[in-house]
Amino acid sequence: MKESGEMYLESIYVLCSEKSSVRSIDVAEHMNYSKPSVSRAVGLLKKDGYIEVDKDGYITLTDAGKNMANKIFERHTLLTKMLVSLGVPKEVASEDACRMEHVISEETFNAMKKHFGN
Amino acid sequence: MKESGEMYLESIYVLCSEKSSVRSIDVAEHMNYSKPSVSRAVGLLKKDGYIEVDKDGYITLTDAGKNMANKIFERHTLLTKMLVSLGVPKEVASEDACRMEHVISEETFNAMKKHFGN
DNA sequence: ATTAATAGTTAGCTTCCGCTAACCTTGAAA
DNA sequence: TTTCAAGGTTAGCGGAAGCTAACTATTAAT
Repeated sequence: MKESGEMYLESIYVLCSEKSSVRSIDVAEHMNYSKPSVSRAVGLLKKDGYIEVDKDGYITLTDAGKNMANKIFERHTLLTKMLVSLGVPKEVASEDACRMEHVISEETFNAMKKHFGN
Repeated sequence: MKESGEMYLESIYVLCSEKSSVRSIDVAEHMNYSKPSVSRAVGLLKKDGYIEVDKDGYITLTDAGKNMANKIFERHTLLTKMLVSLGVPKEVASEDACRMEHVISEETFNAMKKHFGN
């Protein structure tokens, strides 16, 4: 799973928790990407078994997709929390977390959880 | 300055502090990259005014290069320190720091410095 | 003087991941 | 019924950054 794939997956995850149905167009608007970019990415996520797309274009996460998205989102949440608790403004913290979430190891994640997690 | 450029610059910086002279070949060995990859990267860093390369291929950092490299190295050091102080093994901490150092904002860096810096 | 190793460059391939332009379907509105 | 908007796909461009193969140039050894 590449960083860009993780971003798409996370977006789908967030959109799924916000609205009852999610299509490529929603992802495109959410990420501010073009339809073709999303079309390709969605095709890859589907090919790799992270999402399913029905005949009307509605996207759902598979179990693998949920696991992965959850993992990324957890990282995002924890990183944001950590940065905020260090005094970084929420907005900036979230942006930084968004970039950091893809590059930290399991070990670092666990260590952060121990100190800043619930 | 792209992430890959930062990596090359940081390597040059580290090598400069370790040995009296630095050439492309040293960078290639240090980063485990091919000579052509380094050749191109060095050309770009030179074009952008971060390094100078003399007729024998010896590389030196310009003031701009030193500033930039220093900034990145400071981030690396601080991030490693922070992670280690959270209980991450030094080796892993350094690897993670190496990826995080390119994506954190000034604000996050300063906040971390306040809590984990000297 | 010839040979061989070292360092660097050139050409060109590959993958990733954005983009635009243009096209196909489908369903609702005029 | 024709028309048009919405959603999605296809084709193909462009830049970044890695690679190999093969060349050049310089230096050192036989």
